[in-house]
Amino acid sequence: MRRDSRLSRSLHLLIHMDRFPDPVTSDHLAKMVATNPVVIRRMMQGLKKTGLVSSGKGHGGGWVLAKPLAEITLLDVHEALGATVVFNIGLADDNPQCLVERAVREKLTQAMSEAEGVLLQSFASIRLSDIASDFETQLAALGSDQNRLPICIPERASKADQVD
Amino acid sequence: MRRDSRLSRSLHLLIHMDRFPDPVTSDHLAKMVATNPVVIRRMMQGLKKTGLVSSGKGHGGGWVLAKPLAEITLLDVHEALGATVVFNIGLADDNPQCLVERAVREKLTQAMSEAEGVLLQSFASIRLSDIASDFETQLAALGSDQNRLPICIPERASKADQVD
DNA sequence: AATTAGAGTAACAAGAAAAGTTGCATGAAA
DNA sequence: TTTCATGCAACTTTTCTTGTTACTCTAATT
Ligand code: FES
Ligand code: FES
Repeated sequence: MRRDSRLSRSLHLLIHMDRFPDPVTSDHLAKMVATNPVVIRRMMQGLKKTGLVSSGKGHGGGWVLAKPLAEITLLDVHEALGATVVFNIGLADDNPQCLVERAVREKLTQAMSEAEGVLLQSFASIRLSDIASDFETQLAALGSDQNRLPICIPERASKADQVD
Repeated sequence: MRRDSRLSRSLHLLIHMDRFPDPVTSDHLAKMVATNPVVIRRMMQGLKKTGLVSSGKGHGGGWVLAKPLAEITLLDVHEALGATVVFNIGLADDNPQCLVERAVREKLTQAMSEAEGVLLQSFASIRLSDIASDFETQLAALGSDQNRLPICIPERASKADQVD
């Protein structure tokens, strides 16, 4: 089965975006995660509708966070992506009138929605800033080896004043 | 993504099998859930290895439960099926060296394994006999309309004495 | 005004995983 | 020895995500 990796991918990008002073183009984001710019735009549509990011067209355009990382939870992103089904376990519909099948579906649905509740509650309790600070911690721990890491650096930042 | 419906399907069939006095052939099981006998055999292989069912070849062969329903939990079946991944949410591996991606993966993994734990614990607490009795309850509630339902009846049972 | 850089979008191609299908080998009962 | 069944391997179909192409629309730069 091919798992939907948009959540993980968009979290990664949103956190990077926070460190960019200027709007980041779909092209740039696409290169960061080795994919196609259209995939990025598609993924971002939901986030835009929910007001997590905003986009600018034309020259100098691109994507920017519409909120600080501390005000975005994993749940926000999950839902903005159009949260499909969380589980890889499906309920067969082989014989809809069969009471046995129905009883099975009921029990499974119950167990799965309980677990889904736990997951979503976790998601709600984690802010993107939490992940960002995990990242900062790891980064700091590396000390002087930092520059050996492929941390994606703002493209257009070089034109601007290097702020601190 | 196409969700794995083997759990739901095998639960359904196992519970039915319990009501059959004789071994049930893959062909029969396949018809019950509108699929191909090979799909049934494939699904049953895992259950057989774990000792939940056993199979007989040749004339008069087929599948029988190797344990009473009360001694089989959803978790047993889930694991016997070769329990792939429970979630439909994937961890992107777009830039394995990126510490941001790594931090994202870590948090997601953590949240997901917590929820998976809850699910598996539910599974462990539900025995197939629990589902079977739900079914019996529903059936009884229908009263005299029972015979209008498409409850799959043992094929070869007609040859045997009608037990009670 | 012309050029360039960007998002927005639809339509299509590729990839992957589950499910379904076919064909044949093997074993057991009748 | 014939018939009925599982066991298995190889292939096809289906369905969903991802990737790609081609084009339109918009805004800044020149
Ligand atoms: S994508 Fe995370 S460092 Fe470049
Ligand atoms: S398959 Fe459940 S009643 Fe026939």
